Amino acid sequence: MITHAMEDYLKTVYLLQEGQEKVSTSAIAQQMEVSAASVTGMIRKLATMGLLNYASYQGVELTEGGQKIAQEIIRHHRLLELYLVEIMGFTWDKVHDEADKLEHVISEEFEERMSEALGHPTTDPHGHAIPAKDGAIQEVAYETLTEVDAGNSATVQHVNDNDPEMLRYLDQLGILPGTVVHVVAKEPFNGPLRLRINQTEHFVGLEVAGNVFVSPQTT
Amino acid sequence: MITHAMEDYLKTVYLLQEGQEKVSTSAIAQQMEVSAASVTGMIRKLATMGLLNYASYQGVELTEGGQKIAQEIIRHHRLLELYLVEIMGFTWDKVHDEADKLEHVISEEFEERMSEALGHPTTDPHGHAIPAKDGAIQEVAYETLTEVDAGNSATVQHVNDNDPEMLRYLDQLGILPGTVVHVVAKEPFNGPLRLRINQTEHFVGLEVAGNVFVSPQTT
DNA sequence: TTAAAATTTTAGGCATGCCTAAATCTAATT
DNA sequence: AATTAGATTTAGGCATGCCTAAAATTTTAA
Repeated sequence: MITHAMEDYLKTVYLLQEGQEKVSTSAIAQQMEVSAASVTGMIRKLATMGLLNYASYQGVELTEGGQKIAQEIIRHHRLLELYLVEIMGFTWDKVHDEADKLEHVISEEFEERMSEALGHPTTDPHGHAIPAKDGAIQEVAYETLTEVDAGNSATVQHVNDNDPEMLRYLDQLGILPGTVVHVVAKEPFNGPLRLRINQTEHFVGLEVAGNVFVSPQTT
Repeated sequence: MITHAMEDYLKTVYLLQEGQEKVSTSAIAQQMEVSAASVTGMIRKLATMGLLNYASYQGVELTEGGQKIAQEIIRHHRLLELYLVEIMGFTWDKVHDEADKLEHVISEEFEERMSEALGHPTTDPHGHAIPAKDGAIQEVAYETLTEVDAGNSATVQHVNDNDPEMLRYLDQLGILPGTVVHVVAKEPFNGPLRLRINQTEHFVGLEVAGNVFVSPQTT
């Protein structure tokens, strides 16, 4: 029996796994805001269930079975986010928390009807890929805005979705998936970035810029 | 802190309370499919929280606070059922289980947006009244089809919503809220009812008829 | 290379919400 | 009024999922 908590762990490991192959106990603990001890306990249970591979002190890696469940939950989450925005009229800063609760509870039929209503979409409102019903995500590891050199432009691919206040701020600035951002300059000593977005200049701090993922300008 | 389990108990007590004033431990246990001992335990907790009044062996009665929570959950449930049918295209036999899970999880905003999308409706697909955002339900205690005398007609008001198979059967027969049913005859020895529905005659057993709630013909 | 720092695991505890079995109370019958 | 059947509560237990504190292991750095 897969519980909601287990689903949350699998999802978290899956998302942390992007790029790296092994995920540490503390990384999971930090992401989920639980103690490391709790993570160890749950990891051991998931390992005996065959959903992830685990050797003491060595970190964790999902098995195929674990990945499948994680993908399913992530598909739920991202379809929900898009459905809430597109069909129900939520603003994009509110949908993450709502989807976090609903993702564990909806049926396959609910999932399917959302997907249909949305025309079987492939990206959520924050620019994240929606896994296909069976397939994996081919989430590309984009660079963040902080890594773009002054004088260059970049296209926003996705933004971190779990801080509503930051999302409202980004919305104000016009930083949405697809937006082209020109980095005019970078102030020294970890100072703000000077950006031109839709003909307007803004100064944006590094914390925000580090949560905006971009690719070299595509348009 | 109100847990999902507590919400389920409050909802159950509220619905059982219609008509009677005191609800017994065993009635709750039967309805929720848990042991009577479990009900006692939860009842005591809810009593200390001030959500219901309770004296040992004497049954249970919701306080105003308890009623308010129950109404909120029932409002969620019935709005969800209608939303699933009207907006998402579910069939009416599938929505009860889905709503049972979602009702504990959706936000106030989700509730409000559903209500808006549906034009602030007052009845769910099975004919049950949807409580207003603050107000109570004025659920009338209708009689069942088994109580209608042969030769009389009645209008279906609502049907029991928690048995999907029965709902599919009722759908086949054309027994929906609003349908006019004529009781042609009642076979003896607890035999089936002979009904005329939309010019067609059907023989329907007492178990089904006992779950169809009607009022004297209104059209 | 060895000691200190950081990470991870183990041990013991707690709340929730369910269970069964046994004890207790209420109500009905005689 | 006593017996008895039925309903209810108490007692003890179990799984889940979290916690803190202490012990063990790994990593880092002197």
